Amino acid sequence: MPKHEGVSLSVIKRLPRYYRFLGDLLSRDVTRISSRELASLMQLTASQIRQDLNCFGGFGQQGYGYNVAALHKEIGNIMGLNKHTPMVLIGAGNLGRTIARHMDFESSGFKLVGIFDDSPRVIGQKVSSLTVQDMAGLEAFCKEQSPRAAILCIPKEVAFETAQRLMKLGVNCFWNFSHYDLSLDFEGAVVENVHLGDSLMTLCYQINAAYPEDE
Amino acid sequence: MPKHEGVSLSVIKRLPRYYRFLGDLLSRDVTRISSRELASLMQLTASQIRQDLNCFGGFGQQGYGYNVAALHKEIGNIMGLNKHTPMVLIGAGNLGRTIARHMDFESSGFKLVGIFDDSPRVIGQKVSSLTVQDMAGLEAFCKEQSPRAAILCIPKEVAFETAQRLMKLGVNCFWNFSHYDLSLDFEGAVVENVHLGDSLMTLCYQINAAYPEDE
DNA sequence: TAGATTGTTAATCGATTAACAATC
DNA sequence: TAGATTGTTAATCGATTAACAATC
Repeated sequence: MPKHEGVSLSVIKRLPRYYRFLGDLLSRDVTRISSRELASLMQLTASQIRQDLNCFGGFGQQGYGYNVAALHKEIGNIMGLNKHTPMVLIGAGNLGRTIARHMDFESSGFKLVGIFDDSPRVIGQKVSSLTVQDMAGLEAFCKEQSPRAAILCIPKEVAFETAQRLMKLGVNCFWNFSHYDLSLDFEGAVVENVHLGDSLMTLCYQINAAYPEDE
Repeated sequence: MPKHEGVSLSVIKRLPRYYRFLGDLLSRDVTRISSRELASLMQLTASQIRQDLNCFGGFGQQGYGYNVAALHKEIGNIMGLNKHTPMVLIGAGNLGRTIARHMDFESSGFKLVGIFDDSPRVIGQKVSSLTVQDMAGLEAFCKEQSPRAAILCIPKEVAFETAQRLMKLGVNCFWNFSHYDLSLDFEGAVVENVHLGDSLMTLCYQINAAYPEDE
């Protein structure tokens, strides 16, 4: 693999979107595409696409463009989607169970290997081929299975301590749905925050900005 | 309200986070805070905070800083969280039902007034005080209740046509969870996309970037 | 070869940071 | 008044866009 060091966050955040669009083209049997065509499809500039891709390597061919299948695969490799990083879900409430059922972990570089909660109401329930386990058994489980990543679907009040407990067990990559900015406290952790509440408020702002009249 | 026109998207995206941090401070009975203190808390620069806030007005006081309660309320007003824009949920599968139950619409500027699906398996089910209705009744419902916004928890294949159908009914603000970039096709619509799959892939990338050794 | 389109360098634009005068 | 901290202007930095030589 070529060097990916120091690629800017804005480029990284665009990778999944490139991957999605290329996947779509692929399923519609498009074999080649130029940066100009892809740009018009994705509402970007051709320059930006070429700049972005060249952070990782020269995947195109002058006078031809890009091979859709090859580029799709390359971007998948760059993101590491072919891996299966073992991942646990902490918190099997409504949101946790839905995430477990809804996401395609296998094609996103992960494998969901365990689900934990501390409420007797959900412990023992089956969620997408896994059984919800008692949080008390987390240490033993991690010793055996060595998960590297965790999904946090827990209240913000316990997010910090839970993350700390997981870090001690060698789990330092977090997909954080709790209403809490995990990244701030954890030097050395890899954190992706999903703040659904923030997203809804952003929508609210934009509606008001677009239609200020109706007070 | 003062002028918000032309505020950059990066500033807007930070507003909910400011609101969250100020809410936290408020709940811990902090009455005043300087841009420097808030900056260290949020891991921003004091300059950025003052710049951001001054897009909307001068909420601080020289030599004193900002009143936490007042600023919290101001930002809430700027985002329009005190409104109750009527909103419908389209798609009452796992994800849709969870979103309906999980989000605090009332304190985010919305009111969930209807839930729709086309599958007999979920029509008639109760979800958080609402009953899932048949998509066939969408037109009649919109005529009566005039929702302005919709949550789309539907497969990407039907996202476009569903959004189009809603636009015809006067619903042109979308909180889109479908695996599809709605914004691209709809001039005049207000769209906030939530791409959970993209987020998971971004985490995958960052894990690989941080720990490239373990192939 | 001629045409097309990339990879890459240079120019522009916008967002972040620094500085400081205004003022509470 | 003196000290602190804002609001705001100027400087810097980074990301996007434009341009073009390289090359398939």
